[in-house]
Amino acid sequence: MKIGELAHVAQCTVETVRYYEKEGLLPAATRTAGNFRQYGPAHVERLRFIRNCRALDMSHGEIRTLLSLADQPGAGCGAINAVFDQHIAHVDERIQELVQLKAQLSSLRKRCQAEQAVDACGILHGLAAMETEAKHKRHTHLG
Amino acid sequence: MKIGELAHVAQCTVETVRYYEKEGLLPAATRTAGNFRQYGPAHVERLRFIRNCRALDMSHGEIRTLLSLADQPGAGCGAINAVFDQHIAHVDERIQELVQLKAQLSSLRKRCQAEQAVDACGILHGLAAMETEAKHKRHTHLG
DNA sequence: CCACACCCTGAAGCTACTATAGAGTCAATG
DNA sequence: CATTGACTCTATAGTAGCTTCAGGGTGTGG
Ligand SMILES: [Zn+2]
Ligand SMILES: [Zn+2]
Ligand SMILES: [Zn+2]
Ligand SMILES: [Zn+2]
Repeated sequence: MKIGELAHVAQCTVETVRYYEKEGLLPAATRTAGNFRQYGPAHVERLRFIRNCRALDMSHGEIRTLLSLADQPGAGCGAINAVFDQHIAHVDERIQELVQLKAQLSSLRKRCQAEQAVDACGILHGLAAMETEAKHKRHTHLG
Repeated sequence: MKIGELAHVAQCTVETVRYYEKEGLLPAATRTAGNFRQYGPAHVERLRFIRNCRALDMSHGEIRTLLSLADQPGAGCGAINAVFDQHIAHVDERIQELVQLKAQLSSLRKRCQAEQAVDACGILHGLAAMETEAKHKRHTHLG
């Protein structure tokens, strides 16, 4: 199959497929006489795997690790489980951050119940009066 | 004050300050004879405002809008409240997404309770068997 | 033979910074 | 007065995960 069909079955764009090849996530395809990429079932499987991981917001690094672990079928799956657990922790951490953020936002929001002049807007005043704090380093790849 | 001091009081780096100037979030400073940027209290206030907004994960677009609205002190603050509400919605939406994601991840995680051979790892099989779905457009700027 | 759908490469754009390199400024010290 | 060291300047490239574009080539139906 050609790249368009592969992209279609994996629900992504041809540009994404080419990008994954360049990044080394997807092995390079063989080429036809006209220099078109030619894919088989193994590519479909791998690309679908990658897209599924991406749908779970895993990073390319995490996916790369999973793929290379999966390519050693004899080994134990402990490392796989570990990567997975770490990623769950990433999601968890980001949820915590966002919940905190939402609380902060909601409390600010209460400061302006009815529309008024900009000068008097409690939200604006609240934003100006906030304690400016140093950016804390992000431990996860989830923005 | 010079850029280093400004960065210090606003808890960010000098590179970030210069970046904000280039992006038009922070107005250009006057320069000393030696071409150093020279800042006053208005810059401090504005930069702190920007950093506080960023601490709430607002996008530069949102901040730009807030700043330009704040620069019309006579007008009503309805538009400000609206931007704010939209951003709260962004956070909310992302939280929902991540909570769903976590549920999916947890259910996958259950498929491999004890370490075993990679071939048999339920997580790997689960990832391969997932319904590959088209990427849904993100309505928020929160990754 | 031509239109049209598909494919190719390489480079730039997106967000919000961060990190260099290489050079200039300035206050304090010897 | 010369030098050191902390600070500043510009310009450029890198980060993640793509998307978009420009400028071509390939292949099929009429
Ligand atoms: Zn992760
Ligand atoms: Zn208001
Ligand atoms: Zn927002
Ligand atoms: Zn396992």
